[in-house]
Parts: sequence; structure tokens; C-alpha cells
Amino acid sequence: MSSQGRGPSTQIDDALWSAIGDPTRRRLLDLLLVEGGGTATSLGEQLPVTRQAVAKHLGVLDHVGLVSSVTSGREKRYHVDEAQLAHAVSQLASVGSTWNARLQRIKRIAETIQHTRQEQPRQEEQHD
Amino acid sequence: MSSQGRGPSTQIDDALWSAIGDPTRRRLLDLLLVEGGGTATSLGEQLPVTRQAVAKHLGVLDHVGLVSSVTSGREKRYHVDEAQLAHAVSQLASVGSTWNARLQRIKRIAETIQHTRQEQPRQEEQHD
DNA sequence: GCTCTACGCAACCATTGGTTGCATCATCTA
DNA sequence: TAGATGATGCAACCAATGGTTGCGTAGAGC
Repeated sequence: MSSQGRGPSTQIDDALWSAIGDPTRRRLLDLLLVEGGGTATSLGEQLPVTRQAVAKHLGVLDHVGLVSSVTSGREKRYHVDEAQLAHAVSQLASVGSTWNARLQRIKRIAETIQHTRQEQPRQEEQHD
Repeated sequence: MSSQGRGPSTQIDDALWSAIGDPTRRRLLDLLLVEGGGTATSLGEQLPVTRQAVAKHLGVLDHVGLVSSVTSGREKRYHVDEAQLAHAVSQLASVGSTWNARLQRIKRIAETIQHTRQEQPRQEEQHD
């Protein structure tokens, strides 16, 4: 949490991004969604990592609020916090649309340049 | 052709995700988009990290194809590969829509349980 | 009580984001 | 042409983290 930048990245988002930026954690979330929950042991059996690694990842996900856990007996069952994940997805979409907009703008500029090159120089320059 | 049927994570996608998963690299991409290109030095001046850190990140981005560089004289200027970034954005959207779909499904199941709870207290099985 | 199993903790390793320091090479100017 | 300046590249080093193994603890079942 060292950077307080502007643009499509903020502090909270950085935690979210780094949480879902890890491939193992994404698969973990996916498993939790598909199976409706799971323990470190049950999830570890379905992933190419050890139970301890899964436990660490679940700790990270828990810390950013994407999952929460219920302990019953000797079992600690995790499940996805749906509202938080929905929020994370909206963050993804937000960054994506920002980049798309910038890409569109670049494309328009590039086309404008090409047109003014091929044909005679019109006065149709567009600024944003 | 990278992620079909195996969930939202594949090897190629993982490289893309880890590339854009880093907050500094996201800001770097943003800067490159806004300014239409830049060098490690010019970009480093606008970020809270050293020129060397920026150079490393540019190397990562270059390796996954999100940026490319043109050397002219003693200057090495990077610019965004628009097609690759557009592809990355579509990957983001893909994972987001997958999760949204799963969240919707969970929501439906939850509602079903609420409805059937009046008759039977037993939980509903999942059918995938 | 004994055993089995799920969990937590700690040590350790490899990768990586970040730093500093130095060498190299192109440009500009006296 | 030589020398100063500026941009890059390379290497060593540090800290955080994803991953491992090993061990200890505590419920659940016999």
C-alpha cells in the first residue's frame, strides 16, 4: 500500500487485483464458486499445490474479504463472499473499459493520420 | 483459443494476468496509452519507482507482447501493442463474465432454497 | 483411551518487485 | 577530436511472497 496513484488503480483496487491476479487464487475462487464452498484440504486435493499453499491463499482472499470461513468442529469451511466478488468483477470491467476507451481514441487518431496522408490534407483533425 | 472449457485460467492467460496484475505495470500501460509512448527514463520520472524498476516492468510487458520498443540513437521508446492490449481486456471481460454467471447461478440456487424451505429443511444438491 | 484426520505454525527455498552502483554508448559542444 | 552529459544495460543486493516440508495440536470416531 505504498502507492496512491490516480487513474484506474487505487489502493483498495490494488489489494483486490493482487488477490485475483494470482492464478492459483483465481482457480480457488472458481472452485469455491462451482462447489459452493470448501476446506483447505478439499480444495488442495483439486489443485496442484499443497494444502498449506491453499491455506495461505485462502488467508489472503479472506483478508481482502473475497471469502469468509465458518469453523465447525475440526473443519474450517470457506465460501465466496458474493457481494465482494461482484464488486471485484466490476473493478475489472472498469479498468477494461478505461483501456478500451483509450485504445479507441488512439485508433481514431491513427485513422485520421492515415486519411490525411493518403488523401489531400483536410482540416478534419479531432481532439479529445 | 487460450481459455476454453478449463475455467478462466490457462498458461498464456496467466502470463497476461500476471503482467497486468501488477499495479506499477498497470500504471505504466496507462501512461503509455495516454502519452502515446515513452522511455524508461521518462516513465520513471512519473512513477514512484526508479528507472531500473520501470525498465524491468517494460521488459515483462515486452515479453508478453503488450508493448514493443523502437531504439533510435541512445533512446529506447516503448509503445503499447494495441491489439495485444485489446486481447488482454477481452480476457478480463471473459473471466468477469464467467464469475458473474456463477454468481447468478448461486443466487438462483439460494432463492430456490428459500422457496423450498417451507416444505423441506434439506439442502439442495448442485447440478453442474 | 487410541487413532485418524483437518488444521495451524515454523523453517526454508525460489521468484520477483525494488533498490543502488557502475559500465557503456550516443549526442552535444568547446 | 576530446570531453561532458544523458540514456541505457548489467550486476549485486534486499524484501515480500508463492510454494514446499516437517511437526505439533485438536476434534471425531472406534
